[in-house]
Amino acid sequence: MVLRASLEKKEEKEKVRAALMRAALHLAAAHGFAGLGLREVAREAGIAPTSFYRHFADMEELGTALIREVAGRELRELGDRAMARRETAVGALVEAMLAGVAKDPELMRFLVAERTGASAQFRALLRTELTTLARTLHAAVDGRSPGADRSLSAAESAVSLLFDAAADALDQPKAGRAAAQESLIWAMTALLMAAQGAKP
Amino acid sequence: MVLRASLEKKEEKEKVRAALMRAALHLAAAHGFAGLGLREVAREAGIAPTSFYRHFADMEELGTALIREVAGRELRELGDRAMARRETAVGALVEAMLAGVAKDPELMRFLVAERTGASAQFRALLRTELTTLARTLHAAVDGRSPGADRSLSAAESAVSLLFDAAADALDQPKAGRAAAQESLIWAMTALLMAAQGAKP
DNA sequence: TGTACATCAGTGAACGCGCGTTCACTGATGTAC
DNA sequence: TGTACATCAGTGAACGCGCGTTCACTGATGTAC
Repeated sequence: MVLRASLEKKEEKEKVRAALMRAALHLAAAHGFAGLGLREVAREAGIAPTSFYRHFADMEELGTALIREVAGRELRELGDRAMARRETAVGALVEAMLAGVAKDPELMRFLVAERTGASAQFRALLRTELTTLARTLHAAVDGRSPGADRSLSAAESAVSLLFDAAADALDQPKAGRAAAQESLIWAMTALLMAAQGAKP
Repeated sequence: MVLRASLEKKEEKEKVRAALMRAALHLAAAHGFAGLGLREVAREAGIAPTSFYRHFADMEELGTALIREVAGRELRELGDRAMARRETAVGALVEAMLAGVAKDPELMRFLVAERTGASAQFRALLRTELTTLARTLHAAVDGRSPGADRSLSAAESAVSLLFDAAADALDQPKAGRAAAQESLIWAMTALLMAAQGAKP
């Protein structure tokens, strides 16, 4: 019996799988993920429609993989950036977010769209990821009182503002983003500071 | 030459048109607006597929009408509620919003989805509407200094939080919404107050 | 080392289906005079 | 008032098209011994 496929073979398959996910992100930026067809994605990835099934059972499974793998990694990186500069965590997070928008707009479009999109499953998966990010921000900004309810809900609101700002940035020419960035940092900081001031 | 159709005939047509828009909202709540088909919507509205063209050139035109007419009316009402209780404008706005979620979840789902959805045109139309709402909130909360930049951008952030909260509410059982409502009012108020405090 | 067998990603043909759109028509209603 | 004509929402038939999915097959690669 064959117990393990060769490493090389596995890597080849992984490349095609990644190409499918990237193709889906690319096309979703134009028509939205819900409007994508399996054949359309396979075509963009350069494989036959029937080969799609070697990687995913259907488009929903591909979307789930996109959130768990691609989006999950990106969001964890965002949290790491904030934690790495605890004294300026908000600024670091905002910078990392806007850098992400510039570097991979297709992924960011997918994220902000599916966060409030048509698929309840995608919404639930993304909510989990964003809650994690909010907790990280909360810890970075205020590690000393981990149980403060208001402070955590303020961090969640701050993350909401972060994603709405990303959505705005995606629709704006790069030139106009500087003022928005300053406003965003101000608003997120104001929320987090007010929550600390409101502590018992 | 016929200059005006009779009032009765016009009203009949208006009813079918409204039925088409309502059918689209109903179906979009499940599959998303981008996933809707013209035949599907016509079927739900109880007319033949070809009759659709008597009212809209295509689905995009129907979506535009939904935003301009149905959503526009709802958002203007939200602003009116806030203006009517200027001393508690934020609370009034939040209450009106959550009442809207309970009364017409299909419309609210459409709003929060298309605000960051796949159609650039829908996003642009909704951004205009939300900017208007932010200006109304700004005027209600702080009519005395109409030129304060920070105060206006704080109002815009507050409106962002309002819509994100609506999106959350749509995915929550009604029972769990009370705590979220309190947090939302706190966060919006904190933003608006901080902006006033930060004024030169 | 050689040989027989197992695995599995990729494929092309084929299917039935629902889609968007066109077209010419119907019939109710309104207008002209 | 009666009659001839115009308007227009609604319709069913028909079209070509791309879709998701199944199936049996290929061929490269790995494994057993």
